[in-house]
Amino acid sequence: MRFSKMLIPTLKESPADAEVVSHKLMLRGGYIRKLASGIYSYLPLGLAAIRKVEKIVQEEMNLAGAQELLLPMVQPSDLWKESGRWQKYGAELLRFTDRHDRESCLGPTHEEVITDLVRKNLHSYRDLPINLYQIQTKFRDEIRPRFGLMRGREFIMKDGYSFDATESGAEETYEKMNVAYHKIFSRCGLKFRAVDADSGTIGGSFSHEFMVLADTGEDTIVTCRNCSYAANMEKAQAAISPSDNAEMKDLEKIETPGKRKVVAVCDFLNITPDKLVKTLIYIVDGTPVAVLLRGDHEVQEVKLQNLLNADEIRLADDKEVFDATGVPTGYLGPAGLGIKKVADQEVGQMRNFAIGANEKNYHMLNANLERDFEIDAIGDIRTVTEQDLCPKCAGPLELTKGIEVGHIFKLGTSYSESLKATFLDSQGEEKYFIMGCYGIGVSRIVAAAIEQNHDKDGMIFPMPIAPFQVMILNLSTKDEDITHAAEALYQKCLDNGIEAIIDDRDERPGIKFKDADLIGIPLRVNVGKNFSKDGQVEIKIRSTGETLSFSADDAPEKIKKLVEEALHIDNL
RNA sequence: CGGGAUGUGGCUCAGUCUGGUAGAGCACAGCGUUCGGGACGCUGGGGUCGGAGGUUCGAAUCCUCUCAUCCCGACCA
Repeated sequence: MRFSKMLIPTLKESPADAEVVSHKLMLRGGYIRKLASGIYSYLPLGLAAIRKVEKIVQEEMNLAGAQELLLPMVQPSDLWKESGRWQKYGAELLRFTDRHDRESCLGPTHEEVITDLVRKNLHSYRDLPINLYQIQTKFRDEIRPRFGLMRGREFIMKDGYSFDATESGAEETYEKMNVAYHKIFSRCGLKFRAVDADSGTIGGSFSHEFMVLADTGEDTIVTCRNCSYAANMEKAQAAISPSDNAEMKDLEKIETPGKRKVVAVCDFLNITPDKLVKTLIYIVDGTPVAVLLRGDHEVQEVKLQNLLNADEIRLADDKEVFDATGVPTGYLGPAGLGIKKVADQEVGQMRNFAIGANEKNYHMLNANLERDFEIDAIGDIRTVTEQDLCPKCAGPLELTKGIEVGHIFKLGTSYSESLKATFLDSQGEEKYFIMGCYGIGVSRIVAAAIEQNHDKDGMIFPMPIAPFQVMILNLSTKDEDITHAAEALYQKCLDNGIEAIIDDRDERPGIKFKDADLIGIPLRVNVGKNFSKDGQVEIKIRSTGETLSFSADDAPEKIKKLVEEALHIDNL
């Protein structure tokens, strides 16, 4: 392609509404333009990068036995009502009615449509397993879109769905996708971790998120510095503390005037927060539940929700607490509290701890589980911190920020049951399809790659997903020899199957250098005054800044070699 | 949805407090000089200040409503 003919509107300054680096650089480099909040146009360069990612995704998915199709974006409400998600999904689902007053929505995901397709067309175990995917624009009416392509309302996603006849088959399919995903993100040149993710009420470890490591990520992931343990914050566990075997002392009521917060109470009682159990009240599907935690721990609401098998939980406000317990917040304790109680497993390890006395201005010392109060459920319901130890090897844990670019999930039969999607097994028995779903944020990958690869001058694309592999700069369009050499080199590259763009604009060299750095094409070739002097051109490697000189004749071969090397390195 | 902020040529921003009919840099067009890290000079085109209403002799500036965008939080396949 010719720069002079291509729509590449670069900017010297970042538009004021861009916050993160990928957003700024994609706007400045002429990759994208915003149309409305969370809705972007992909310009030629942006689309070229997206197409590269799509191609890698398609190759690996096909290799893993999946087949591509394309499902409708506009979907009738009937299907969503049948699955129950017309109610459940909430405002993120953009709904509208057509001219015949039929309710419809824009597809945020396609479990309903694919399940409908399969239930209508596949009826036998002989047809299984089958794995279908599409690459398509999705629309989710996010409450708060932000950071450009990182969280748009409209975005490009690869979503795949598998249907198996048996549990073991479904697990095999899941593992195939796991392998394919590792290859896809590696091939995209991304540094990433696959982490255990919350799999909701289904349970088991059949959900993994693929997180690109970057400070601007919106998710937190927990990794072990020693072993391979890695998990999403909502799922991450910590090694459990050894149980305290101290002898139980006598329960003692003590006045703690005005001391409500954990820190204040502990200071007053001269104990550390890990010797206190705090009592929080949650409203769980409409009923108050007491949640017990060690003083220095915090609730992980997703874990709590899973433990209680609840649809909706939220922290109660002061009034709801008083209505439920008759005690003002700050003095709540489990002993004698007449509502359902759940405790974090760490509470079970403690002895002789402090609790609220359920009376204003009083706490209790030397409380003990079972002797002084009973609980209805116990489990891991707290948030892991960097002070905790790895649940697998007891090594030190690290919290890092990540961008979720992929998520694989073993769905089981939840959708096939709600949509009554069945097949006949070899015994002639009617069975529900066992499903899995597998998503990749294609447009988000491009943003994540830039978050991970940039410098003060601009983007630094990994070779496999760069819009072009090499950019040739004609540094003097007025000089016939230089122009001739640059054009010849460009043509030679194209002939050799190298994806090349030539900057043939009638601009000064400085502008071309700046734009080239900004746009981030991995290889750049300068054809300018050194060519006039001694027939040399320079190949500059964007990532390292290294510059190599070659005669114009040798350059194409060298470029080809560099491109292939870069593709291979990134293939590991 | 709660909190905060911003809307002035294509972009970045000044002017708003202390009303007097709009400015800079970049970008754009023409000419000339330049030409290896976003050149310089001259000339020129382009905005009625997010929108509506109001106060006033007079509103970018004051008031009311409204729309949009961004940030923090809550929420989130």
